[in-house]
Amino acid sequence: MDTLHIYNTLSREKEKFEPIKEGFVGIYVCGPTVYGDPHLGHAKSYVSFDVVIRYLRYLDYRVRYVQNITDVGHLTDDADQGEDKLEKQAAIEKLEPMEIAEKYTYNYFRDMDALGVQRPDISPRATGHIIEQIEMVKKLLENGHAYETDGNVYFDVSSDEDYGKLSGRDIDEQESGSRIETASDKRSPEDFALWKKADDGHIMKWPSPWGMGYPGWHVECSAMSTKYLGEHFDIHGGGMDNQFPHHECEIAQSKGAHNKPFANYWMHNNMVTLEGQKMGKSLGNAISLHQFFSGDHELLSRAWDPQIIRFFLLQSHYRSTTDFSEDALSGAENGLRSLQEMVQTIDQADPENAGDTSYDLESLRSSLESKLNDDFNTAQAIAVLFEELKAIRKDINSGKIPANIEEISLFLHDFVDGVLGLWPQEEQSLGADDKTEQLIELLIDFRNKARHEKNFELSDAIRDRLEEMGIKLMDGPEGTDFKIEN
RNA sequence: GGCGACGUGGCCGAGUGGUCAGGCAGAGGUCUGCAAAACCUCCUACGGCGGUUCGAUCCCGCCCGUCGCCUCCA
Repeated sequence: MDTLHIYNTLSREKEKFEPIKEGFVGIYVCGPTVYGDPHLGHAKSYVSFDVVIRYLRYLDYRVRYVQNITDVGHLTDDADQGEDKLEKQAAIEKLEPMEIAEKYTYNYFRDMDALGVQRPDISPRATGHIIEQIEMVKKLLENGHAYETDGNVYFDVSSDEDYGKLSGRDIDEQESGSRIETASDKRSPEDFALWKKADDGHIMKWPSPWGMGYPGWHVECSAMSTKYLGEHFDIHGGGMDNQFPHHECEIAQSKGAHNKPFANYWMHNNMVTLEGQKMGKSLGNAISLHQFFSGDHELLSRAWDPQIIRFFLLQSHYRSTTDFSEDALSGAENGLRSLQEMVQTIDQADPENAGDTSYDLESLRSSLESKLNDDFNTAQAIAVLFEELKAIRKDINSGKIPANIEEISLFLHDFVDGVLGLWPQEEQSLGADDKTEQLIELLIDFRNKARHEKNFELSDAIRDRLEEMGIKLMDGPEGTDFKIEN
């Protein structure tokens, strides 16, 4: 595709992307509820949207990326009588709810940073926007979309004829399913809470026109997206599990409060599964990212570099489920290393020795762009990279460095680093400073001397001992090269 | 029960009405003192049964299986 197309959950089709304001994109993505460490499922979501943001910027859009931090308001079971998740975790850890929020917010960014996920431009906290949420509830009451009963305010779903459109639900049929328990003071079972009255035991509560209470689950995203992106903006994203009811409710609230369309494009990433089961905090089968990075989990045999996780996720499409296994991760690791070695070979090729023939960079560029233009198909873009970079490396290895090697290298920085975030990491991490390198060179010299004297016992011993230390020697026609591995 | 999605070679995973994904693993070969790397070649799959079609993995129907949402969740 020659222009960006995005699969829009609203229409169930890929649509040509046209921003509201030429050259600018406002995007909101549902962020985490900070009462536990982020896990692989969060990684899938935020790595996916990270590439979306990076690619939009690569296309020269000015992007404002807003992703909330939910530090209040989500409940453990039934919306009407549950316990705040943060409060519950606070009780377990014997901390203030806000300590829980801070702790897990830090952990969230720590792990996302490790994955190379660029930070949002704005990370608004729900508790920092209580006033905005109250204002929104007021507007909904004024507009006749909500009603108050004894300190609780509910959204009147029957007042919104589009309710159910995003998730493809028919409200009338929903009722017959009747797994929804009707709270005594709701007019209709599918009405959802905008503001809840807090009982005495509730710690996180605020004064409001309806008495002491706390916001319902969905208002925060409507209030904060409106505040930072406007009443009508371009893209709203999140996990598929939030499609209903969360996003449906957001749409109903925002449209009801402003009498305007809300987000134009709705993007939903699919789930990560573990042995075929959805990985989720509440299911207790989630492996946290920190556990991946440290290897400290009974299902893991070793630690996994964050970049491997990132590459693993980008090898599948964001709208497909990703089934996790260590075998798959291990395959991803080898693939990533091989891709990065190609990138490095190209990046380090000496332009001084370039030949007369140019590589068709425009063709590579347009081919990669066409893959990402097709609803961010990172899996195909990566396949193109493998094929094309292999061809370039082949030329370099056979001494035919393309004349435009510098442009190729610049482009790879833009794309492999800038868009995919998969640039090879610095090798110095092991401490390969100048002295170390000189020592390795010295050993290589001695080893090659031994080889010339056909003393292979000694030369192989040097090679083996170095390999034990993670230093790999490779004999080529131009001499011996070495590589330091973790 | 309602709504939705998926089922691709040893593994992961794109995609398409008629050549080819790609990666990992594996096999053979070139090169090399050996090894590694690199390069070449091979492994040619689309849950089952029908239908549409000159032709279907891709379209339609049914069946089987798996999963998601309908409750907080990325």
